[in-house]
Amino acid sequence: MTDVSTSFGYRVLARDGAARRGRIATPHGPIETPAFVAVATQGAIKSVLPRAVRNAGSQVLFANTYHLYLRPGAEIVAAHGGLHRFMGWDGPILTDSGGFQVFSLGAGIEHGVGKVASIFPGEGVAPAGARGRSGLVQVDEEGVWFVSHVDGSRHRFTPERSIRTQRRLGADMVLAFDECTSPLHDQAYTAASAERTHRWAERSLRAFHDEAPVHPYRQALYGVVQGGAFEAERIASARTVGAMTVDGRGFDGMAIGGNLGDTRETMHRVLAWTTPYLPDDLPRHLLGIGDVPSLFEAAERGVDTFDCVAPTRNARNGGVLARFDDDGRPFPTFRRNLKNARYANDLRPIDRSCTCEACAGGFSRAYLRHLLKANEQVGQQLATVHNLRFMAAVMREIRTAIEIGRLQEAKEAWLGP
RNA sequence: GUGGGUGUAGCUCAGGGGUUAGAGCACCGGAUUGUGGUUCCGGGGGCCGUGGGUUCAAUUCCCAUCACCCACC
Repeated sequence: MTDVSTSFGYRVLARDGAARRGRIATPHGPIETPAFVAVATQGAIKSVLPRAVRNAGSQVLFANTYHLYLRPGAEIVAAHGGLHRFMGWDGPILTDSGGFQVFSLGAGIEHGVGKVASIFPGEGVAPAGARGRSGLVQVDEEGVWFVSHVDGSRHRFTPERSIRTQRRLGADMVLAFDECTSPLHDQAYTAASAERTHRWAERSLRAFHDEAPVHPYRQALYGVVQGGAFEAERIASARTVGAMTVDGRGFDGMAIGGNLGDTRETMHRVLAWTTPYLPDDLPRHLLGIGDVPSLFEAAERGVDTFDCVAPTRNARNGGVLARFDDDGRPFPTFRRNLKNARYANDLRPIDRSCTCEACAGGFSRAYLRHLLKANEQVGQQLATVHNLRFMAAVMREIRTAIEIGRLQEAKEAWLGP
């Protein structure tokens, strides 16, 4: 499906307020936006074959540089001709830069640790209270040191190394290397960190253009906006990364990352601060968000793609997505827990109107509950396929709503006034 | 038959002469957003095998008994 002639590009097809109905052209086919990006961290949607992922309506996948770099190593992926062939997915792929793992492995959120004093400009180590798990990550101006969760070995990531690795992995869209701050970082640290992320963005951009492509198709590079839940920092970051060029060349897309606040409302505010300052002609990706209300909220503010582990991870733990309960009343959380005892004798499908393999295939809630309780992989597979189909259906509805200028109505129909 | 060991939550086991006996898992429910095949938070649940004895007080110490396990004849 690789189309060498297709250059990366983004086009707005319709608008509804700030919302965009667009199309991203990639060497591995188009992405109709707004779109949900399913997460395949280690080069696989856990428990589901690529064909089933495709059948569930997924257009594009998200893989992790950190994980694939550690195992099996970028060279092995490159030897296959890149991630697409390696994992048997011929559609578009986006890779994370590895920056987030710095956050989640070493400088992650540990709630209840207490107040964090700003140590900036002291370089080196994240604030003590903000260190997660075992504090195995050190950040400095050049990059980060981290310890492998696989075998304990020590590794160095820099913008240049991240880009080189992502060149080898060969995703259609790759991310600049960034530092992701947590809610425990105060404004001073967050601001200084964002500025460093900007310097890393510039180095990522330079490395991306300096380094010869490993695979015979054009990859796209997204810059990452940081700034935590602080308005001034978000605006500054959006402006800086959006306008950034090296030798006249800028980013192909914008990603919004980092700490988006403690609540959904805060996140929506952060988006409202950010998207107006992003270049209109570039696609915007929102990192790590995928709950149903946020899909509408983000689309409404001009976000084009989102990735989130929740639909697939929750599926494996029994949380299947649904809009209405059996009495036709909306689920506030858009989710039912199939492991609940109430489904033990429930012979109905998850959702009568759903066309996914689990629902249309005649599999009952009781059967799925049994499989999930017994840890059978088929249960995880069916639940995952259902959730992917659900996400695809919501996104299709959002796209259609934007096309006809009725996103607000669609949003209210889903979320209430 | 003899000797030894073990009986505590659904399971595997801690514990200990003195208010309402614990853990892990399981079960029930809830959270969990750039996935370390998750993680976290709550909840229900016990004649501490049975009978007797010692003691102010026994699930705890003693005796008997039953069940199971191991070894030996």
